Amino acid sequence: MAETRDRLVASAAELFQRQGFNGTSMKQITDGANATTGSLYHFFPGGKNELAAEVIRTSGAGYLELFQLVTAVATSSAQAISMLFEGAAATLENSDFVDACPIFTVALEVASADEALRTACDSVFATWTATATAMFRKDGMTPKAADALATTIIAALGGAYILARTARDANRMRAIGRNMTAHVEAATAKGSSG
Amino acid sequence: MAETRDRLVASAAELFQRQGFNGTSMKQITDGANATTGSLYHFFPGGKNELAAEVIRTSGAGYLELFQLVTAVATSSAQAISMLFEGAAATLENSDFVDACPIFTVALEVASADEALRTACDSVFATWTATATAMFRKDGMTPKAADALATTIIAALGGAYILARTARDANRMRAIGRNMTAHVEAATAKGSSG
DNA sequence: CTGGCGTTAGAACGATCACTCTAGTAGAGC
DNA sequence: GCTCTACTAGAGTGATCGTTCTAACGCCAG
Repeated sequence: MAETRDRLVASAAELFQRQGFNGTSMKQITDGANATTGSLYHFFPGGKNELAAEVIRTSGAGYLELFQLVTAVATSSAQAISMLFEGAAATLENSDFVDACPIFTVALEVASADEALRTACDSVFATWTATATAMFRKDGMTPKAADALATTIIAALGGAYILARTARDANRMRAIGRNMTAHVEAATAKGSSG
Repeated sequence: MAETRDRLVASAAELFQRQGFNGTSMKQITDGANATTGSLYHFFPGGKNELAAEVIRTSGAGYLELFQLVTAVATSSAQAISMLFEGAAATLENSDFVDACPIFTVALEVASADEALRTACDSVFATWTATATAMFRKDGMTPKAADALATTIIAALGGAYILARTARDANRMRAIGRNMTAHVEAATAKGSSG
């Protein structure tokens, strides 16, 4: 059994991605982690917000690692994007559409409510964007174009989570993935040839 | 001064887009509408969920109308998409990044929590998709391709709200808009020529 | 065994939550 | 005038919120 602190973060991450930040109570988090209120506030004296910040950092790093793994395996940028969306679609299906990315979910809720959480989400998005940008740079794209394309891909992924989950239809995520893959193909072909 | 019922819906819509569904209390809604609890439950006996469903329907119809206006003015599908994102970017800037689309915000929160609200959001997305699909069909795209492209545009818009609001940077929305405009240009050119 | 420390346990706190309920107002139809 | 209906008013409900607090536990050092 993992350490109490880790179980708390994992429990919160799971609940946040299903119910969001405001929709999740501290009792649910401690229950899910088999922990007590005392333990939670021992590890996170800053309370719910501090715990959420840790969830964002940890989950963000996890997804970054996953994306880096995909780019290492893929033979082209377009294929990496294709795998990214297919993986997200499969996850959504396998969890009966309850497990989305906790960061996209929390980001919209806290953007205007808590400045520390807002910047935490922003930092995570920045690491994702940077990694995708580096990938597109290898295809010969300009820094600006690569960054814009990376931002677009991440936005499409976030929006795809919203639509696919709302429709309870992973094929919507796949359709978006195919469009973005085609867009990346076109953009990288232009970048490397021009 | 608008009717009490309308003021309640407007107040709830504004608060939802800033703080989300779970982050907004009934007291905030009635205060913002200059109404009382009695009035709220007179018009919405189903409480917060019934009010939220009405907000989703009303806001969804409003955005649909706005989009139809844009397509009527635009000289091409690509230009319509460009205007769509620019309009969203301007709104974000003018409200100091607090006013996002209430439906995207609420959709993620309630997708796994309340079935009626989930389908309400889904219906709204369906009307948006249908309108955009019709536009792309006029460019000669196949029904399937047009639908996939429409879904992709809406997803990108939703994700762009998340990223731009989190970064407090409307240019992120604009960068995504340019990418999607280029993608639509490529897709419609292919569709009308092939 | 004894102290000290990191951790756990969970009762208790005031605040606030969504919601209910009774009383009252205002205006239309008679 | 009277009555009926639509709406307003807001105190009050129990439940639950995030958080605080005191007490105790387990374990290692001396």
